[in-house]
Amino acid sequence: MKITIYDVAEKAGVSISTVSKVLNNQQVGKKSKEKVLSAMNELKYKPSVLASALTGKRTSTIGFLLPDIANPFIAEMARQVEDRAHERGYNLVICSTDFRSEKEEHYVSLLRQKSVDGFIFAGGFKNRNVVMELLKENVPVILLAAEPHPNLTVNTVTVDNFVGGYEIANYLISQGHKNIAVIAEDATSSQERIRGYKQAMQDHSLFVQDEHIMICNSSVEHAQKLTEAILDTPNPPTAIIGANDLLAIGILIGAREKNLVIPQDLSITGFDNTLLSKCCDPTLTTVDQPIQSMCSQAVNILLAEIEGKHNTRQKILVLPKLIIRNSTCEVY
Amino acid sequence: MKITIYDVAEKAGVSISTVSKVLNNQQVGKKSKEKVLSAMNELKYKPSVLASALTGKRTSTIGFLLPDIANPFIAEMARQVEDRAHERGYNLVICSTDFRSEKEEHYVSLLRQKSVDGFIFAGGFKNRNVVMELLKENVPVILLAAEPHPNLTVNTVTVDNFVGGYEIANYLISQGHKNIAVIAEDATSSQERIRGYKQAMQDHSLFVQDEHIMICNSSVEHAQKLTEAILDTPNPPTAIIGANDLLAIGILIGAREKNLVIPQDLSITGFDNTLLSKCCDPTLTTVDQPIQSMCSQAVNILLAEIEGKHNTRQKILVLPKLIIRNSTCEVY
DNA sequence: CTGAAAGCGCTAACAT
DNA sequence: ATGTTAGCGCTTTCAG
Repeated sequence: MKITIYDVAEKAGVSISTVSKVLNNQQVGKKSKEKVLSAMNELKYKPSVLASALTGKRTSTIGFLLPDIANPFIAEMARQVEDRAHERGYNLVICSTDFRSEKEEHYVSLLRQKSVDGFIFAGGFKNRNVVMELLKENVPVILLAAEPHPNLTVNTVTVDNFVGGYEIANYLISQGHKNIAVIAEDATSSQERIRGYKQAMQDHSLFVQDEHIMICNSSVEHAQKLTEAILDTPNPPTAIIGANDLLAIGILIGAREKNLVIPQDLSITGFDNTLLSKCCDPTLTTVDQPIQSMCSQAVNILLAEIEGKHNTRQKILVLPKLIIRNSTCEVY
Repeated sequence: MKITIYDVAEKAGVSISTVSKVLNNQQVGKKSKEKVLSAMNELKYKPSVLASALTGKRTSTIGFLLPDIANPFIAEMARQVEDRAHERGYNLVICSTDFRSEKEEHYVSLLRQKSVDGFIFAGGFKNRNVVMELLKENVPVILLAAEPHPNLTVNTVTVDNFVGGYEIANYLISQGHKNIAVIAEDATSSQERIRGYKQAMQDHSLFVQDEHIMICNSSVEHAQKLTEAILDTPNPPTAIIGANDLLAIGILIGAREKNLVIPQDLSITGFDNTLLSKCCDPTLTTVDQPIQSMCSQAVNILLAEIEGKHNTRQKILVLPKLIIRNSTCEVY
């Protein structure tokens, strides 16, 4: 029932290899080409990607590994990447890994069996070994908004998280805050953000209390819990930095639970400039990542490698932008 | 390079068909099986899904069409569906269609060339023809949180949008509102929600003004614009129903722009009970869709059809739940 | 410029 | 229980 290249060939009165040639637009006589084309139309022929991939062609699908597609920042990236990839004829198969090593490994293995053409790791990952393995076997890979582990020579597009962390802390300090806490995920990009924060504190001779750097899973609830806990401390911070907008929302809710008025009683900042940061009240001071440009560059680099043009690996670091909104103010 | 079934066969000292048999665990002698298994391990053999699919097996990947993966409600569903599918060994390739007929058609055609095993249309779609076509050719399909067009006999799992619309309007009416507007997308599920709203109005002998039912694209900005416009009207509503949380956020922002205090000056409701509705301030009165149960049922039904068990089509209608929060109050 | 034929990695009769 | 062989639908030498 499925109609194949043979049907087209027969109808057009040529051989299958001629059909194949027009499919891949190689040299074919004008007449033959026309006959083939119209046969294809009449039969509504659609070539099988499976068969063509089996002979060494691409599948035109790429594996998109991310911590959690339900995370708004990730989802926004997914949309951008999807659109850019689709413009070039590629589809995305998404896999949420929850930062779990086994999941990453499992998904990569599965997708390789399905012969995806390459991988994008977006928003962070845990298992550097799977990446190294991929690299070793020359499978195209790129990290997007995910900090490359230092000794991993892999294509990367990321915002400068260190600068982002620095700027947001610096801003808070300029507003008179001296006692600033951080709530962050256990992810490499958060680590960079924290490093930036520490640097800023140090540059202003401020003391960083270790208990004020809290590691949190990715849930709003956990951030809220941690916030309530630290607010009950004898010497609570006057500002809390959330390592992403989602966590900042958790902080917001926690603070509200403690009857604090934001930002008067507590300044709160996020990171990523997601929809969330614009919708909550007060709107969040946060750090913008230029998602569009990052995603389009990532897709370009990956596809260039897949399509065999060019091949020099690169790390692209884009600059973040501080977005000041209403969740922060001068300390009283 | 790539190691195949031949390599395994050779190493194990058996024929490829024996290897194939253990792969698909069919009857194989205990000894042979062991030899094959250990050969596979040593060689780190991974069967090619392409090749196996080419001979008529499944690809174990399913097409997931949705309006926009960046939409929080959709993204939450995507996560659930992904997890349920993955438990059964399936992957998802996502395609954002923006409710565009051509995109739906194009993606479906592309994915069929890639031999996906079935399709999920989540959160709405436009082009009923592509669905009908799929149905006609016996491709497994299911609609998830997408209203089936009346004469489309397709598997469906959806919340009862009519009831949802009715309940939220009814609640508003019980709070004394008589002048209630609606901002909705041009999607079938919104139409059902609107129908519910109209029914509630009618049941209370309230007049529905046509200008108070506004069609909006899916953006926060557009909802905001429409809100500001209607608020400038001579006889503005005392409550506005957003057909989903995203639109409700737009309404919220628009109202705030007009210096209204929510909910005292204007009650606002959403739909979907997304993260957004819990994070904004005031928190949104909305309607909960039992996403988890919907998604797991949808996956079950689709995979049952794919795997050829059973085959009776069904429409599952789950009940929505009104969630009363702080964006609504009695009319003054 | 066009066609015949081998082969991609695997499955499924059919033999043995 | 195991092996042989003919495809699945397409690409790609290699002849003609």
